[in-house]
Amino acid sequence: MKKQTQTLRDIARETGVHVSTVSRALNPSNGALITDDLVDKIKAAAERLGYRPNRLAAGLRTNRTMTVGLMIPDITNTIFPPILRGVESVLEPLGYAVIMVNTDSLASRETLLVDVLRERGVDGIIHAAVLRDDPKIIEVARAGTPVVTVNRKIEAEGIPAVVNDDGLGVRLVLSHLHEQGHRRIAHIAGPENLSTGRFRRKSFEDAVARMGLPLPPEGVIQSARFDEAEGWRCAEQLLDDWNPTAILCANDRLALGAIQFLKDRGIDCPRQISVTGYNDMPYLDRLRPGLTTVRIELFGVGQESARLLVRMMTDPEATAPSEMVLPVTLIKRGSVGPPPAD
Amino acid sequence: MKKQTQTLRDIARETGVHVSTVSRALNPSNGALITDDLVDKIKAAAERLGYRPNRLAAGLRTNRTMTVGLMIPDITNTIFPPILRGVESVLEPLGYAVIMVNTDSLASRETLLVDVLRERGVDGIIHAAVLRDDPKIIEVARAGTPVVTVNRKIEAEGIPAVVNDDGLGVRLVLSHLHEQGHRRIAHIAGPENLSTGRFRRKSFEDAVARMGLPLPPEGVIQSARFDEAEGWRCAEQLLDDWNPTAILCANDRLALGAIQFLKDRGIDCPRQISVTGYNDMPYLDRLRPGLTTVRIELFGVGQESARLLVRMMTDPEATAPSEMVLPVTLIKRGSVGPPPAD
DNA sequence: AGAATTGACGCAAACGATTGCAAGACAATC
DNA sequence: GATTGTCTTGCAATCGTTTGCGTCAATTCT
Repeated sequence: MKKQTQTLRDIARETGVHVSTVSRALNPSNGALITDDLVDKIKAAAERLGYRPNRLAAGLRTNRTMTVGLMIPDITNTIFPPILRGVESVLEPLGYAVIMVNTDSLASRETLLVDVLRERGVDGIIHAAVLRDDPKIIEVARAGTPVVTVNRKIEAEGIPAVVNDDGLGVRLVLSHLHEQGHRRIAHIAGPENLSTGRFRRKSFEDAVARMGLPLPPEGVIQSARFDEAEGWRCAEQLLDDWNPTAILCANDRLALGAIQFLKDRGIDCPRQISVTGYNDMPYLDRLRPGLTTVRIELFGVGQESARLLVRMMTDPEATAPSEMVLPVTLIKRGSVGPPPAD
Repeated sequence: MKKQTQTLRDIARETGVHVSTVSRALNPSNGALITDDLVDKIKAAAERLGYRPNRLAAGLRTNRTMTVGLMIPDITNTIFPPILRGVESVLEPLGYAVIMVNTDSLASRETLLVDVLRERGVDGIIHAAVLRDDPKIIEVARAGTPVVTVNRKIEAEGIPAVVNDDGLGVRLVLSHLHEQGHRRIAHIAGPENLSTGRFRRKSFEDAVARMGLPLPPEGVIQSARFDEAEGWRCAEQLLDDWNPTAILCANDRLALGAIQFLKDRGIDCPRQISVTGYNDMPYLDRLRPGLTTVRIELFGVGQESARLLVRMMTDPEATAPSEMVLPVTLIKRGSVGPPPAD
């Protein structure tokens, strides 16, 4: 039976040269000169034996494993798979593999998982987690591991960030609602400990103020999680305390919950109250009413963050842009209409 | 500035013992006896220095990296994230990390990615790819790497499989349609080169025959991909050639496409034609009509396959069950009704 | 033609952990 | 008191690659 895996030594024996020569012949990048026909001979032998380099051994020696870590809150959340594919689409052709971990937005898991990645010697980390304060990742970045964050910026730490233009997204929705005639616009905000929740809320409040719209404290409800149940609960509380004609939700799932609440109460959306989401999850167009929302660049975010990381990994001296913001687009569907005549 | 990473040697120097002693103190599992207070002292030093083992080095020596590979067609497909979480839920507490790769159901990528995984020394592979003939994975399994497949069995190769009971699922749908009074039931089959497509088709044809229902050749349309566009196309072809009262689709996306076609043609579902899906994708209950479908155990499939793999990795001699089939449940929603009186 | 330069390859030391074996300390046995 | 045995720890090889340096032959220069 064939040996489990072939090594450089096997090729060396086969071709009658030293293993270092084989190594150099197979990696022209290290600048060593090996005669062309010897290179051919060695490559042929490698091919014939089915040689596959042992990256553990190489990584041990070089401190580069051609592996990167990707930290996300939860792959089950529909926005993350496209990001992952985007990351993979640039990393894989370059020979990198990615180890993905789900943090569930828990600080404890986050610190744990950072170690899981570092023990495996990842060359860099793409950090798509959304926790506002993440102790460990900053430490890792300081220690020299390339890190790029997506969808959140870590304040004043020099960690590059790839983000969608949330400020613009919120303004687009708001203008759309305003054009339709809405004046009392409420907000169901995302969890306070998540950067997206926080930032969209601030964008909303700023924009509303600038537009001169009324916004009593009851006009913004804080959700505890980005899910439908919370959307339902927040919508209920909102209508108990105020009488908005439109609800701008911090993400699609909250919006779905809110719409469900309206339906359960017999309130027509959009005829009586308009609702908007954020993210443009798949299949939203098939719902009734279709959800007006903001489409964010997911695949693109993944790609850009990976490109940035590659730059940092291959040239540690290069100064990476500290922030990269990607465009968003408003998607108009049925959940927004003019407010009731009243 | 602190050194990048601490090694066994650093702890050894710190505590005045040999590195082998440190290694043994930190891994009680290898059976060596070290005095308790020395162990405490070493552990304290390790803690103090923030020691993290270098799994590359350990893996090089032991041939175990505590890393497993997960091969799936496309994480963007909603059925895979829950599987991944299931896998992770059992693997991560045991100290394993998972490298995930997307094959896009391409044989070429599959062989490529198997190598990506093996170069990194994965201890085992969970193969959730659905290609019917996969040359490379069999070779890998033969070479001694533990492999378990999910959602497909590789015939007569001794590779354990974790599957959902597709036969049962198809029969459940069929009985439901039959009870509602349907007799002319058509099938939009999944791609022929994917095992799920193939198997569900066979299950459908067998069950229909056993129930004594009519099934002309035009009653089964072969799709080329598991997507909405194909569902639309196949539905069109189906209605051109036959006049079924119900369409059983091989998965939800095909069903969504089919329903869309009916809608575009002004044909009412379910009043004129009933449609069923398979998989129970998220948010299907929010559509109009809600899609009657089969719910399969995704998280459970992930868990079971991971458990199986762990058994194989830790005890290579143990004979693993060759097949593990998980239950499915019929989910009744609005897309099925009695056939028109006609 | 002899010296200096270059080119092509071999040698051996790393990288950090694991582990069979040897060795020393100490207690128990005859 | 010498011998045997048990416990604990040290020694050194090993996993597969990479890479600085040395060496030898072939080439070029004076």
